[in-house]
Amino acid sequence: MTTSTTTRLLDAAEFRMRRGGYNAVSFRDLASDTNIKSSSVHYHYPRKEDLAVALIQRYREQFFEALDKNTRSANEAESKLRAFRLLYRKALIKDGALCLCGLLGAEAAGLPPSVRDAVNGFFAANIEWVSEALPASMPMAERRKAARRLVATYQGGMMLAKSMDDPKLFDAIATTAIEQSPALNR
Amino acid sequence: MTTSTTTRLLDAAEFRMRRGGYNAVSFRDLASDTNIKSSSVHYHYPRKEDLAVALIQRYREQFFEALDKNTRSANEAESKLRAFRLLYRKALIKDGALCLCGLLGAEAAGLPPSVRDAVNGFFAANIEWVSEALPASMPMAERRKAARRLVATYQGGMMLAKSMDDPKLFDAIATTAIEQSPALNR
DNA sequence: CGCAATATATCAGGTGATAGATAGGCGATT
DNA sequence: AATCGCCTATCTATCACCTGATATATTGCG
Repeated sequence: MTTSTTTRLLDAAEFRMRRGGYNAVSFRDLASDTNIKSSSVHYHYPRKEDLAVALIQRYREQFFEALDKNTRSANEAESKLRAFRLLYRKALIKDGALCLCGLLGAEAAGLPPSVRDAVNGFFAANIEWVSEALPASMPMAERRKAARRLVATYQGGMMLAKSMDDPKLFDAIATTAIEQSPALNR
Repeated sequence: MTTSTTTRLLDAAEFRMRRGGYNAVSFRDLASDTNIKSSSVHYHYPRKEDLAVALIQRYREQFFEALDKNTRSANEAESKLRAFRLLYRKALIKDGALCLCGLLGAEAAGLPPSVRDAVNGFFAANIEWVSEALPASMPMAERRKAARRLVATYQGGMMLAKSMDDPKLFDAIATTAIEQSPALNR
């Protein structure tokens, strides 16, 4: 089976952007990655921000598809949160790169508004998901607060682990974080 | 009093780099910021990575000078950690930008090794400082773990708050984080 | 003088983006 | 069945501009 050009373009863009950020991706790089010419890349994504927005959209969809799949049979908050942590872990360890939105979020001030919005949509959905996963016995305000803190810790943990080139650092940080989520210490 | 050219260069570079990252700073931008020519910038910092390393060094020194100053009369772990949190907060709120090393750490994979090393030195010093600030009654291994998690949470919290354009988000995340530092719940 | 700091001028290469040509497939018309 | 027009996807060629970096000249001060 052959992979569509847009898929190969997004694959190449994701690989590069999750390592170097928005400016580390050029139309010429993507063209040579996919064996077409840079003008053909513009045919599929006229402007660079179009490409970035499409990439973030796909990233978000794939993230939540995997998350839903891995929590289909999960009832307890603890197993849902574990699936969430393992998905972040996989992004770091298996892909060997940061979360796309973690990197773009750091660069947010210099990004086109449409890209920034897409990144923030990912974060909002993350926080929303974790809030829902926390036990209903916990007040909603408290759940949102814990959710925000969890996402912040995981994003910061990925950044630290990748920057310091020590994947175990993420586990040390993230595993502790989940144990200390107030809802789970009943 | 006049400010030295290198100081003005580092000021301009810090402003730009803390918003857009490494690639968002160009010699020509810095030249026009400081009313000199780009070749004169090269006189002070021959290569871009020289400039970045010097900038990170200064950032680190100023950070720990301020930290020492603000904890000179602090004995309790709680007040030391509060000073640490408030310094991160100031970097975000007053400067209106991310931590220089938080941004560069995210871009680490695409940076020159010397710059990456300088960034990691900042993180290592951060973790070390927090480890020392935590109560001696706590085992060192546990202190290091809590310190890593705290730094990760603050870095991630800054990124989330700045990206989502909601400074209060950092307070919500960071205040909760410090309250949950295991050592302080005695 | 001699040195530190600036300037002029230029280089090779990369950047996002656009205009216009070409090829091939596919359905509709003849 | 053959042809035509259209559409998708690619190509070639080029634009103006920005990038880090260098060689060389000039300035001004102690």
